[in-house]
Amino acid sequence: MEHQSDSTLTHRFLELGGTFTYQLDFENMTQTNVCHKSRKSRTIRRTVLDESLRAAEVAQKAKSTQTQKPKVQSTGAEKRAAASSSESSSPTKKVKTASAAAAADSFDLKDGQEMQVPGRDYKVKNVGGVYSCTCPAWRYQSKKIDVRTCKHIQELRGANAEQVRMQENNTWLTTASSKTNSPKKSTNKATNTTSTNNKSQNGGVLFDAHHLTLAHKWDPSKNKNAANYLLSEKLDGMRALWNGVELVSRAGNTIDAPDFFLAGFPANMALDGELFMGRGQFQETISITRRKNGGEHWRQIKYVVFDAPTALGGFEERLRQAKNIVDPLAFAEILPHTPCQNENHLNQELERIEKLGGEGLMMREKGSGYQKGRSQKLLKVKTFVDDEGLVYGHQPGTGKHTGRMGALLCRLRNGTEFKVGTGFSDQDRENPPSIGSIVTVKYFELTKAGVPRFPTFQRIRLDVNASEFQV
DNA sequence: TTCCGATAGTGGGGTCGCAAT
DNA sequence: ATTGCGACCC
DNA sequence: CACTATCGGAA
Repeated sequence: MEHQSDSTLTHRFLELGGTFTYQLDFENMTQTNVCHKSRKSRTIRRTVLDESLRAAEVAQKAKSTQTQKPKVQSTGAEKRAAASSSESSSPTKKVKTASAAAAADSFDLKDGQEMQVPGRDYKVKNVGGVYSCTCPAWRYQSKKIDVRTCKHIQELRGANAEQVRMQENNTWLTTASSKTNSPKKSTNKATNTTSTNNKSQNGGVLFDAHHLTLAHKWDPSKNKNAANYLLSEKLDGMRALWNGVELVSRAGNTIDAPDFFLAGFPANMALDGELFMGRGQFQETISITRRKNGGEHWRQIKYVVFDAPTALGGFEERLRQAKNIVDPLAFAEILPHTPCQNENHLNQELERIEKLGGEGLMMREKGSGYQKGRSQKLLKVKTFVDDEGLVYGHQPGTGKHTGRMGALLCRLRNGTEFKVGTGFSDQDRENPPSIGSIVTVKYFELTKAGVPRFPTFQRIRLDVNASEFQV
């Protein structure tokens, strides 16, 4: 980084109502905007300052020369262009820096790219750094897909690169990945996109967020015995894993909780739970927990723990161990569970929770061991509502839905506009409900703005008159 | 033979943070 | 200061 | 978050 110390530059822009000026500070990487009308100013942090702006006040257009980190180059502006052409530079993700480097000496597939194996009827594919092959040798390995390889992938990427990849994808449970430098716990930042952390550099990290338990839906028609489960309230907040070092989201991103909130959190036990403010306060919860610096707002949040992924034993035993650790903590508690007697009891409890404004119930199979991924050992029960929408437009689809309908533009009876983009078969999308027709839509609840949350298409409704709907 | 489970890839509302306007 | 957009939360 | 399409293995 060659620094220049004539570090500010003033630009002037004209807008409809007036003028404002901004100053770029290349040393502190900040931009200060000054509004001439209100004479107020605001300084914001910048991650990238375009050097071409420094030159003069000519450039309204130049901005494509970001040269910050060598590897990553998509700047969001050109990412859109790349997205439409369906390949070219890596769309998002930019995971796996080490394996990318290791593979640099041989040919590699871009994210999403697929390739025919020369001379064989197999195809090798890269999806987000996970390589697969259609050959039997790859397919019949009884391992997770991200730690499988085969001779075709090795021929393509090089045996060495494959070995590195296997090792990386396993490091969270083996001991040291013998990388190089120190992990530097909470300064991980990951300011750009997704979960690149703690695979190749886990300092004290006990558990990876990608291995969290996920729930299926409770389906009464499947004839399962409700009495095999423990019931708990489904909390509408933000899922959070305590990995021994920090709180991370389901996608593995750091959650920026203040120190006072995390005081006493254990270094030797991973915890799984929900950041929760109270019933009906999902949006407020997200607002605080997703902030870079929520500060004192976090005093309204509780970490409600419902599992301990690294503890040994069945569910009740794991929760018992977690209780010993969590009880003394100021901002954490254990989620209560009660044995389910039968299906009647389940429905009764669901109704009770819903009357209180709760989201629904979770059902945990008694005595179940920890299981990563979706599993029938954990079920969710929620009640949805049906309503009608007047179709006033079609939104075109993208990707595999290019050329057909992507979402319906609808209005509720009170005129609230919303979109429905799921629940359609591919066939439905080819010939979608016409404009002016009325459709039945299922959704969970209305948001604070009165808009359906989780809307899904059910069917076309013929016996309702459009005159019921406001413009 | 049918069914189940795991993946990949569409889509929604809402929030923050960033960068350009 | 306002706006639009991408990346994530559900 | 909800959902569809697909495929291999279980039932």
